[in-house]
Amino acid sequence: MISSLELARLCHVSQGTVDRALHNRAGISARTRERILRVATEHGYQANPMATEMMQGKSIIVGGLVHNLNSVFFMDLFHTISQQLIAMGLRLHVCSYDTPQTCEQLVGDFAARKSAGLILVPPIDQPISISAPILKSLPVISLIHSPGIEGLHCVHPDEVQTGFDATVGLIERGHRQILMLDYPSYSPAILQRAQGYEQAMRKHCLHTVHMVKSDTQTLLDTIKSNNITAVFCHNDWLALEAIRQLNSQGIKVPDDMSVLGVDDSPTFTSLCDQVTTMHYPADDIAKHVCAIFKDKPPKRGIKPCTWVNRQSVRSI
Amino acid sequence: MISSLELARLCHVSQGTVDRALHNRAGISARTRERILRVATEHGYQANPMATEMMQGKSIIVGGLVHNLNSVFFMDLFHTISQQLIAMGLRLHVCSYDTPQTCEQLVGDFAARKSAGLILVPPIDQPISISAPILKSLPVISLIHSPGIEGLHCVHPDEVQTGFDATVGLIERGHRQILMLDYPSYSPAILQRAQGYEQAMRKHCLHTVHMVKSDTQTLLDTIKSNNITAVFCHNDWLALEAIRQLNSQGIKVPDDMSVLGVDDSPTFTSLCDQVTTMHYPADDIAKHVCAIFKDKPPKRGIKPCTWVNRQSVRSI
DNA sequence: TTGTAGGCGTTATCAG
DNA sequence: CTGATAACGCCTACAA
Repeated sequence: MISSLELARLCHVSQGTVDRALHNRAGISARTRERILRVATEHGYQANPMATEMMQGKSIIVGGLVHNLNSVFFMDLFHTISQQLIAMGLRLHVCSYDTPQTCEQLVGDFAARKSAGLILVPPIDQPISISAPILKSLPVISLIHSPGIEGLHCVHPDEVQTGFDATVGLIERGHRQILMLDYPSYSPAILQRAQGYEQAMRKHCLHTVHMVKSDTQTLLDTIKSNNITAVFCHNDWLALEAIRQLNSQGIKVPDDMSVLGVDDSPTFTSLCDQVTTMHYPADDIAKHVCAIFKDKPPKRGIKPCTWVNRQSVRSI
Repeated sequence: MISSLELARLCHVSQGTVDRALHNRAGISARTRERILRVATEHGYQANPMATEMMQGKSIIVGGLVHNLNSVFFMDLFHTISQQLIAMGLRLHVCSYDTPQTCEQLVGDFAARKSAGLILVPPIDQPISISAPILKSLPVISLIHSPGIEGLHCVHPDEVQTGFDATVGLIERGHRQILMLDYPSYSPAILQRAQGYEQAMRKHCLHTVHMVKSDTQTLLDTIKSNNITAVFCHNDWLALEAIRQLNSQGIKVPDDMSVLGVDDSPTFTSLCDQVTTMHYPADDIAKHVCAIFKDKPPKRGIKPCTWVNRQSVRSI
């Protein structure tokens, strides 16, 4: 943990010469360079990135902000993004927050550090505000639909289409009584998927049945009184929970009931690879995020979620 | 995103005076202070923490390193730790890694930035090496048992005891044929819980049956051929998976089979609050981690995991 | 009460 | 080829 100045003194040269050696720059004799590099590795020299970043007025750190309870799905997404950012020489540092206030504070913190950018999963139910100077000074990206903030880049698939395509997929497989199951929240992503479901059902002149996560009995009652044959769940976790609830009452999936989720994230599939789902285009999202950091406006929209056949939906 | 020097110029004073105003230090007239503070807020001035940190040779950032697939449980733990670190004026920045090499590189990166410390979830199956100078220059903590690295602080409950207590809990509830279900891995945490299970079973002269996560049929075969009445799972996710597998074959939990997990992390219980489990002492772990950062060696060990009654285990 | 100087570790530029 | 100097933004110490 030696500094470049100390390294220079150890080699009886100036800091400038050390710099030339370390960065393979011209204007230094091979002999001097080798000597310096040898001493550098001997002492395990590593440049302090903070000093470099302060010089250049720009950090290579990208802040990732996520609400603690949202972390399951988004950590996978963050990991995919992180990989691609590393390839660009950037580093993703993820912080979790409790309240919108904490979130805003962390945004300010990263901005003050002259971060390369920010990737947010904003709080649901309660919007945050980001000051105009911050939005101007670094790219700020939201991974979910966040209307009302000028200059915020939103990177996510068309969630209305996700709901629509999912529902159409079930209809094409012969289902007519389809239940939509999601969470009690005003999160845009949730509302929009439900909207897509309703559009698809209406287009096929079918009756919509909508409910939020609930106890086993409520689920059963809703299913029975509507002759439901398929449940479209907001995400895979909810689908798994529904499957568990159904199974606990002797209803087999997919024999007696089809269940469809959304996400297909690696962590979930590593825990359970049985749920038929709409694959969330994480790679494409990462690409778009990187494009924004490269200041190259993406030429096309985000790919839609796509149907993945597993074992929890059957055709009837 | 104005600097303190620019702020000084705007107020027609020196940087020193600005500093006195911002830090409520003595030696400044109330009038000047107010004027400076007004201009500061007008321009949304925020000190660049990097500059401060470089001055002091110490950053307030604590690095959190976790393997991408481990993230589900550890993100909750990181969040708890993060809360307490914030109370100490520190910030936890979590990075995910793929390979041990990436992990080591990130360790070097945080060390070069003069981080306040590092909290690792090291790779399983393959140990990493951390250079002695790094271990000397900042506190490095592992959240799982990581033998063989001198100077590394390991902060986790006694996992042998976890396995032991879990098994004894099942035995006390009348179970005799108990299956241990975990993952195919040499991770110390996994091995130690299995060890505790075996110790408890031997102590009660019971026959041990051990299997790793597998397909439904294999699970069923193992259960039938050993007259199993309870399954002790390495964690709640695995417990949920087992419950799903059992339910899908008409075996009801806990009526026909008891299932016990470990973790009781908020994210899991928010998705499913039915699994009887061994509560992982996240708060106590966070306390010990903070004690290390305060350089106050913790006076006692980590609290053990404790039984939490839910709905997946019954007495027979 | 206020201004000035120096240093943290790096890099870019200019002079030798 | 190499050394000296300034700059990034902040803070402490000392001088006026």
